[in-house]
Amino acid sequence: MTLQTETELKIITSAEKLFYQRGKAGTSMQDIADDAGINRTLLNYYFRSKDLLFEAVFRKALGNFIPALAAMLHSDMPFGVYIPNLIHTVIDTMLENPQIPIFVLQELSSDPERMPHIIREMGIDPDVAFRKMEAKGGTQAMDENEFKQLIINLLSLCIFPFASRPVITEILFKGDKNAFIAAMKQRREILPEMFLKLMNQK
Amino acid sequence: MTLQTETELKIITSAEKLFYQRGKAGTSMQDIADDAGINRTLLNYYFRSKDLLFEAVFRKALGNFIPALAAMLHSDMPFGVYIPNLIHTVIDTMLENPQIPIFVLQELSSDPERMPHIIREMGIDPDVAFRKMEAKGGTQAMDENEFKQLIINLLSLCIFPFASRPVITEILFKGDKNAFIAAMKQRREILPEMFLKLMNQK
DNA sequence: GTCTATATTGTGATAGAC
DNA sequence: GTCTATCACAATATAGAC
Repeated sequence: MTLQTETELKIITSAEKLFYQRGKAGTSMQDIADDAGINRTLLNYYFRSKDLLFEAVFRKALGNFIPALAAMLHSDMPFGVYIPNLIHTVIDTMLENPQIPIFVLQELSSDPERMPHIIREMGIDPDVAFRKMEAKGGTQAMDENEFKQLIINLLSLCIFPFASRPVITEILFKGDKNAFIAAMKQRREILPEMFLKLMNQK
Repeated sequence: MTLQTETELKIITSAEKLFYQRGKAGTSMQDIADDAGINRTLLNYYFRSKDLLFEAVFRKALGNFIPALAAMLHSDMPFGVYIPNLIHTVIDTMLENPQIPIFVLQELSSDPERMPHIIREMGIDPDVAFRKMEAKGGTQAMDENEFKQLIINLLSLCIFPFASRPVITEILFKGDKNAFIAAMKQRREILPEMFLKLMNQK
């Protein structure tokens, strides 16, 4: 990233806030300018087009959890260590920006062709990941299907609560947002052990 | 629902397809008319406004999984029976319409104020749910927090794989959509037992 | 770098002919 | 019920003054 002027920063901040909440199509350049308290044409001056501004926000959002995912898949650390670490990392990230999962998933759903490019750019290699897993033989021998279901379980348990935050907060916590956050912090501590048990029981 | 003419049905079908994929803001009335192969003004004739058309689609989508959720929370059946049943129901619903979770969650994120109304209309009562749970004492005694984390786990494990379908398909299955579906069908059979073990291990 | 003015296209919605 | 014509307005984007 290059150095950013103050105005540029204000734009990105407002753009993130609004794109995260309402998506690309649901946010106008005027909305962003108003939120940032600047003239609308400045957005074009700094980012040339809405597409490019969105791209900047989208990539920054991806950067928040694709690296963690890649790290998990390619890691050399033993299970018992890196899975708890990963869970903590992911949940901490989500606590800071709970809106990212829905945002990213919705935008990918609108434009599914992007996914292959993204994977390639982010440098994730599922084959490498599986070989690491085999090499370590974390628990008992584990076949490819089991491994994949396990990854799916891990991501689901960490990310979905945040993606479904509005529903969970309302149904389970009667709309109390702080109760939701408290539950997620508790979850951060409970999940690692729970997940390891899940792996070992087979 | 009242009787629907053929045109009305074509509209709803196209509207669902496009709203599910691109969201409300990302879909224009023209898009829907084109997809349905009819004149744009007919949408206004049948549904009066975009808001009302969207509302029809949104409520139908909600109707697909809120009842299952309510059934789980209020059920009198013993755990060992209704949890596997619920998992099968939810996953079967998701297999038919994998786009619904992101769609609903994104639209709720754009307009968070809707959630309380929806809960009320759908007649879900978390207190009743918890009392049922206590009464059955499914396994060991379980406090309120544990119960809530359990519900979160259940929903996460069933729904998130579909919400993150584009990512999962690409990373774990190299873009092979059939492999993804096969994995979800396998998941349908594996999850109940896995989940019950998870509950009992405490 | 920041503003005003303007060009161009798209959007939701309705009136009125058939 | 379906079409054409038309409305008012919002959107992105750029040219050009300061």
